[in-house]
Amino acid sequence: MGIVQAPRGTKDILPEDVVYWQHIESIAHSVFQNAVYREIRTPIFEQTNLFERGIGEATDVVGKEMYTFVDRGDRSLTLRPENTAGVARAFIEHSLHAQGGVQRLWYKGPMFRYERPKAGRQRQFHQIGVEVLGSPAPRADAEAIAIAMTFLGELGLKNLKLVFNSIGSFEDRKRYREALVDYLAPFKDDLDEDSKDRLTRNPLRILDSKVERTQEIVKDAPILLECLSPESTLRFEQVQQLLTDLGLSYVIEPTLVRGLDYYTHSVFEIQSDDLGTEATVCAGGRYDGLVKQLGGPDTPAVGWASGLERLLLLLKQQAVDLANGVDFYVVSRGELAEANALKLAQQLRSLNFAVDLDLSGSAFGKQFKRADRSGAAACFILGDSEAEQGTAQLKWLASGEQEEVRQADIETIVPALREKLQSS
RNA sequence: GCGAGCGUAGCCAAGUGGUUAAGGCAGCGGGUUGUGGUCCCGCCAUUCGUGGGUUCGAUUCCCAUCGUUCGCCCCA
Repeated sequence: MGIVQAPRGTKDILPEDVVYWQHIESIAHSVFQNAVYREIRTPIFEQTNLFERGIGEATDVVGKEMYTFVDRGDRSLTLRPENTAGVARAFIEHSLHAQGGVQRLWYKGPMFRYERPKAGRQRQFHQIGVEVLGSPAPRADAEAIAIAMTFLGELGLKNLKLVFNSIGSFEDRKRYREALVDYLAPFKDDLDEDSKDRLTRNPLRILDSKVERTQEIVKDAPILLECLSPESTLRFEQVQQLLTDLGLSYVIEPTLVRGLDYYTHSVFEIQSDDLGTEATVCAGGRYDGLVKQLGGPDTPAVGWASGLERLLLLLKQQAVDLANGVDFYVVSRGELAEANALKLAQQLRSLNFAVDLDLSGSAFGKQFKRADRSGAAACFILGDSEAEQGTAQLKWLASGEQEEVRQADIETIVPALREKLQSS
C-alpha cells in the first residue's frame, strides 16, 4: 500500500468497537465498586528489573517477550507485560500496607508482549484485573474468584468454565519439582524437544504438553496435589468449600499451572469453549511471595487479570447487542428551519436526550433515510414555511405515528417522550 | 522462534499469462412518494498489500518483504 500502518500486533479501536469496550469497562466498574475495590493506575513502563525479579527470569514472558529499551539516561526500561508486579511495586513504594487492613485494588490498561499475533492475542493488549493484598485467608481467594465470575456473568457471556488447582507453597512446589524430574529422568530421550528443554527450565509445564508420547509418559507421573503439605491441602479444600458455598461450579485440573513464577497455592482460569486455543479469558491466583521478593513486607496476596480483546471476541461472537444510543434525529428543510433545527437539537440535548442532527442539507428523502439508519426511535421534522416556524413534526419511525409539537412546549412533554422511548 | 494458509474497492467476493478486472452490501447523485425503511436509473479499482525478477506481455508464475489467519510454543 505504501502507507504507514499500525505496528504488527497492535490495533486501532474504532468507534463501532469502542461501544463494546465501554460496555465491558462500565460493568467492571460497577462490579468492582460494589465490592469496594479501588482503582490504581501505575506506569505503562517500569524498570526492567522489576519484571525480572517479580515474574522470574526463567519465564518466557521475561526471557523473550518483553519490550525492553534503554532511555536517554541509560536506564533499562520495559513496557509492562502484565500489571501485578507494577501494583506490588506501588504497594511497597507507597507503604500501602501501613494503611492497615486489606488493600483491594483494580486496574485496567494496555500490556505489551512480543508474541506472534493471532486472533485474541496481540502485542499491545488490554487487561482488567484485581489484586487483593494483605490477606492470607482462603476467603480472599474465593472472593477474588467470585468477583471474576460476577464480572463475566454480568457481561452476559455463556459457556464459561472455571478451572481450579493448587500448586502449593514454594516448598511444596520445590519438593514436587524434584519428584517429577526424578520420575521423568529415565524417559528423557522419549520426551519431545520442548519438554526436554523444560526439564530444567520449568518441569511443571511438561504436564500439559500436547505431544502424545509425552502425555503417555506423564500419565503415571507423581501428582502435584498429592505432594502438598497437609496445611496446603487443607487450604485448597477450604477454598473449594467456599466456592461451593457461593454456588460456583468449578473443575479441578491437577495439571493447571501458571507461567509466572510468583504464584502459590490457588491458581485458576476461566475458559471459553468458543475461542479455540486462546480459550482463557481470565486467569490468576495467589502470590504470597511476590511483595517480599520485591523488597516489601511479607504480604500474602491474590489476584487475577482478564484479557479484554478476548472478551470482546466473545461478546461479538455471542451476539451481545448494544444499543446505539440515539434517541432522536432532527431533519429540516430550508434555511429558516435549519437554524431552528440546531436550536431544537441543543434544547433536547440539554434535556438529556441523545440527539443526532442532520447537517447535510440534502433532500428531505435522503435525510429520512439517514434518520432511519441512525437507529433513532423518532425524528423531529422542521418545515420551511412561515406557518411551520416554532413547531416541529415528531414522527416515530417504527410506527409512522406523527404529531405536531410546539418547540416552546418541549419541556412539558419530556415525561411523555421518555415513556415513549422506553416502550419503543 | 518453528510449520502451513491467505492478502482483489470501506466491507464481502468472482476471476484470467494477453485489448475495457464480474457481482453483492455500504456510500454518493437522481427519479417515484409533501416525509423514510420498497422500487428504478446513474456514479463509485488506469488497478489486484509492497518491492524486485521471469516473460513480447503478470493481478495471475518466481523471490523477497510487510500484514493477517491456523497449529506449535507461550499466554490474558
